[in-house]
Amino acid sequence: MARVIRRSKKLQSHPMIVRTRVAPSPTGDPHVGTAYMALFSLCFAHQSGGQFVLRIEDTDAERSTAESEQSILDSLRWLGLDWDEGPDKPGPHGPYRQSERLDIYREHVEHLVEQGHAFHCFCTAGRLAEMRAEQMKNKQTTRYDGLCMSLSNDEVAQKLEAGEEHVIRMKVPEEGTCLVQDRLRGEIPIEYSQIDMQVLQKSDGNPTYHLAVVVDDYLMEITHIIRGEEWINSAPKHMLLYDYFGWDMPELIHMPLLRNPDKSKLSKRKNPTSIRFYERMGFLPEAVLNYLGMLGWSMPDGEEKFSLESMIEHFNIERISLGAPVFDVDKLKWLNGRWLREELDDDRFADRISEWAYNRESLKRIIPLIKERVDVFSEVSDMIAFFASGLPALEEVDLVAKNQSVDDTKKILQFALWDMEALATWDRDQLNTLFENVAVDLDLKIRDVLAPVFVAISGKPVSPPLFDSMAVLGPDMTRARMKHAIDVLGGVSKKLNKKLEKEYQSIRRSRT
RNA sequence: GACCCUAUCGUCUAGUGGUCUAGGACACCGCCCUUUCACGGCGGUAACCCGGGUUCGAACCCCGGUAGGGUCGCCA
Repeated sequence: MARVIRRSKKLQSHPMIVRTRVAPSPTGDPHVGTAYMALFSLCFAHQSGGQFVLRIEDTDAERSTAESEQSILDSLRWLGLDWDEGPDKPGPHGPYRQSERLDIYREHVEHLVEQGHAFHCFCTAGRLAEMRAEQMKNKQTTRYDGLCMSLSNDEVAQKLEAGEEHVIRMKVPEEGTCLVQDRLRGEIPIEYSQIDMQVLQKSDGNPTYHLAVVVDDYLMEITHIIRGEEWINSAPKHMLLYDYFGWDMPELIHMPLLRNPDKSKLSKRKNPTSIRFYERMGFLPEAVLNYLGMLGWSMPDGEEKFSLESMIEHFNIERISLGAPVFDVDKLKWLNGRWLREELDDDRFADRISEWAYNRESLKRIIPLIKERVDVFSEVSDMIAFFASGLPALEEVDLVAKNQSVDDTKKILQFALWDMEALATWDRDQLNTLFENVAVDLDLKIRDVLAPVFVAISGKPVSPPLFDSMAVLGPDMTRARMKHAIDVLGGVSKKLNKKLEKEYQSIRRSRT
């Protein structure tokens, strides 16, 4: 073990080539925030001839999926953010998927335990919850109290022998101040008393993010960590680990966080966050990337329209502004319009719109749904328009049936939407089952459940077969339209959301 | 609540002590172009969070307040 660490340390002493990374967790839709970090990481590395690495952080075995990983890869590539090394692009520092590096983490954790920098902890979740509640009550920082640190070696050996469930935690100094160096913010002092004895290895033997990120960034020779502001508070943990291992700390660059129009951290409840949604809406990848580039950063000459290539050329990290920007879809639309008008002649426009949706392949998915409803071709356009549209123009009266209230309708749509978010396979049969379940859950006839959904999806009370249509539209656009319909009905307030969520959870529990 | 970050038009931003009666862009409003709409052109409304310092001089530096955000998980 010690040998592994020493050898790696030598590698670092070579002349410095800038290496940055983006490290998404494959637990959901590809997020624009991931693309944002990837963009800045790529620009910074490539400007100086360095390398940009993609690493998959799938240490959460519960939530990580192969589909999500693929979707993230596809979306970043769609945007034109390609990487020099990654799970599908072997390099000298692979593998680039953390689930394939578990032995490495185990060795490193073991090393920390041997050196006395980490310890086994046998505390139960219940005890920890109690402890936190108590600390909360006393207005203290919630933090592990160090109980298991006092266990003797024999006691630990005995418990391990007995197969007791345990985690491994890092030790943190009792007092003192950690000075976090941030390239954009300067020195940030954080008291060690504020820092928790972070779990490094979970009871399933997998490392936590904090351990894996440090080990991997080091072994992959990452020189600059560009990440969101949300990580500032955990920087001391990482610095401590670098210190325990005897490694040099990479430079930290914390970017501002993208925000919803209400200024909270960008979230799918309030704003479309999936890159695929923007793709499905017909935004050009160049424009989306350009837009992300103008959030928190500007060209030296003030030009707002610029390509990735040009951004790399003119990139200057000092030009990043620290106020967290609001993701403004209106401005993105305007920018996309400029790209469309200024960069695409008629030929290229035709090419791009065919690539997007107007092609034989998409048409062939739709034809089976409309053929028997059509007598002459001239009827086709109206019938299929909604497949290529964005969000339909809706009114409350269109959505709410006579025998139902606005809140009932909201509930139907919201429950279905939550089910959709949890849906593993997106096809007509699964969707069919989904709505049957919603009808049972809410004690309604399926036709009553479906009525507002027809309108939400197609903009009209009638449409080609609903579930097939949803299958063609895909999860991103379907969910966006459901969400849009809910918003047209006045949206779900925080309070209502809480109430509905409670009801939904209890129904879900009884369902399984 | 504790800790951390941030603070220029509604929004994205320029501005790094004097050239700022604060510039550009989106959105909004008006006018022009136009059979309509859009595009385009022209014009308009609109901001340095507050209070103290430092300085001959502060949007820019320092301190305090306020506000917003983030973090406090065997998620990342």
